[in-house]
This record gives sequence, C-alpha cells and structure tokens, in this order.
Amino acid sequence: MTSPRAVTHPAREEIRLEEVLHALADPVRLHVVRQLAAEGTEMNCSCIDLPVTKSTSTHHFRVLRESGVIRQTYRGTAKMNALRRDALESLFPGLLDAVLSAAGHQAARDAAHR
Amino acid sequence: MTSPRAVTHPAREEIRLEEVLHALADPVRLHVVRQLAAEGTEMNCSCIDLPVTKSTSTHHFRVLRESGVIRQTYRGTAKMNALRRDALESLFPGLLDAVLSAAGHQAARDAAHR
DNA sequence: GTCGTAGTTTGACAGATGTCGTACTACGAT
DNA sequence: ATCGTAGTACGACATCTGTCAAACTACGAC
Repeated sequence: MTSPRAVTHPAREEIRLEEVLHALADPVRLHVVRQLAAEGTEMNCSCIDLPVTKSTSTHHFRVLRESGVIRQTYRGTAKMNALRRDALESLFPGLLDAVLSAAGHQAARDAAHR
Repeated sequence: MTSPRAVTHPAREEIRLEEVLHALADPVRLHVVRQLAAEGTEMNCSCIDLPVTKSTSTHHFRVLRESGVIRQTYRGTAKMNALRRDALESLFPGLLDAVLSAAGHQAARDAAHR
C-alpha cells in the first residue's frame, strides 16, 4: 500500500523530449528551473516564490515532475524539489545547460535594455 | 504597399526563448526542424511530408516562423523553409544543436527498443 | 486566357492549459 | 488533542492548441 504522500515520477527511460520542452516552455516553470539550478540543491516549494497562487504552483510543479525535469520528495510537511540533472544529462546531453544558459542570456538582455 | 505574398518574421531581438521551446515541443514541428537540419539547405513545405493535412501544415510552419525558428520565403509557388541557425545561435548558443542532438538520441532509442 | 499546383484562410471542434478560489489533508509543534 | 503551516484536490473558467474540411489565392506552364 502506498503511503498517503507518495509521489510518482517517470522512470528515466520514460522521459520524452517533447514533454521536457513543453515543461520548460512556460515562463513560470522556467523560472522555477532556473532557481533550482542556481541553488544547486533541492528547495522546498514555498521558498521559490512565484507570481501565482498556491494551487497554480502545485500544478506547475506537477508538470515539471511528470515530465521528468524535477524530483519531488517530502521532508516533513515541506516538499523538496530537485532538478533531475543526471537523468536529463544522460538522455539529452547538454540540453538542460543550453536551456539554462539561453534563459540567462535572455534575462540579461531583458535587464540591460528597457 | 506589401506584395500579396509578403511574409513577416520576428526580428532577431524579438525572438523569445519560451516561444522557441514551445515551437519545438510539438512532435510535428520537431520533425520539421529535424528534417531542415538534416538537409542543411532550405526546403519547400511539401517536400517535408507530414502526417497531417495541408492546413495543419500551414499552421505548424507559421508557429515555427513566428517563434523565429525558421525563415520562409517564396520561390515561385513554392514556399521555402530554412532554419534561422545564425539568429538562434547568437541568441541562445548551443540550444538548437542540443535539441537536435537530443531528438536524435531519442529517435535512436525509440528505434532500438521496441 | 485556362489549368494545375502549392499553399492560405476561415470556421469549426474537441481537448489541453493556466489560472483562480474554496475546501481539504498530512504533518510538526505546542 | 489542537492548531498552524505546507501543499493537494476539485471545480470552474477563459484561452490556447492541434486538427480537419472547404473555399480561396497566387503563381507557373500550357
């Protein structure tokens, strides 16, 4: 029997490129991923503050988890989030870093001009 | 006055990462991009055969163009499509290649196991 | 001109998506 | 046992998306 707070993740081989790209294509989710990458360690949901309500956050974190981009685990009442760097790197070498670097460049451009 | 067959593209600086990722997240469009990359040169719409009707093709090519992934130009009645490699590379270095390589790996895996 | 070919436009439609508010659940602290 | 906190579930909603069919437009060839 599964514990009341079980969380299911796709196996490494089940991760699909299209779903990963779709997950990363949303501004809110891309922001989450950038923060996770910047921290390097896992973070709980609420320490990543987002311009949306709690229920919308839950939705975005689920999309990220189900697409294989993050791994979520409970630590008491907090739900910790971590990038699945190893899985993504072995499946799609260089992809995550390319997206993160692209997002960084774009953010810099946005900040610089305007 | 614009010619009857004018095509508008986003300027380089207007290309947004989120839109590019969204454009690449669709299987049909990813397939188009992979073929364009494999050929290396521009191809007309109908020589890339897709499992959808003509009107759906038009839709996908427009999404790719408006997101800045491809450039379209008329050559007689044919509409030629080319990847905007230079623009993408300067904005998001390594991104397109990472996605293409990821798509290649996934295709190889799909072909191998089943 | 007339015709065929390549692609567009429009309208329709079912399904997905992002968002919210409210009610709920699980856990730790007291 | 009670309470507060972190997050979930559910239902609602407007919008977006991928798809098609049918009618249309622009161009080259004849």
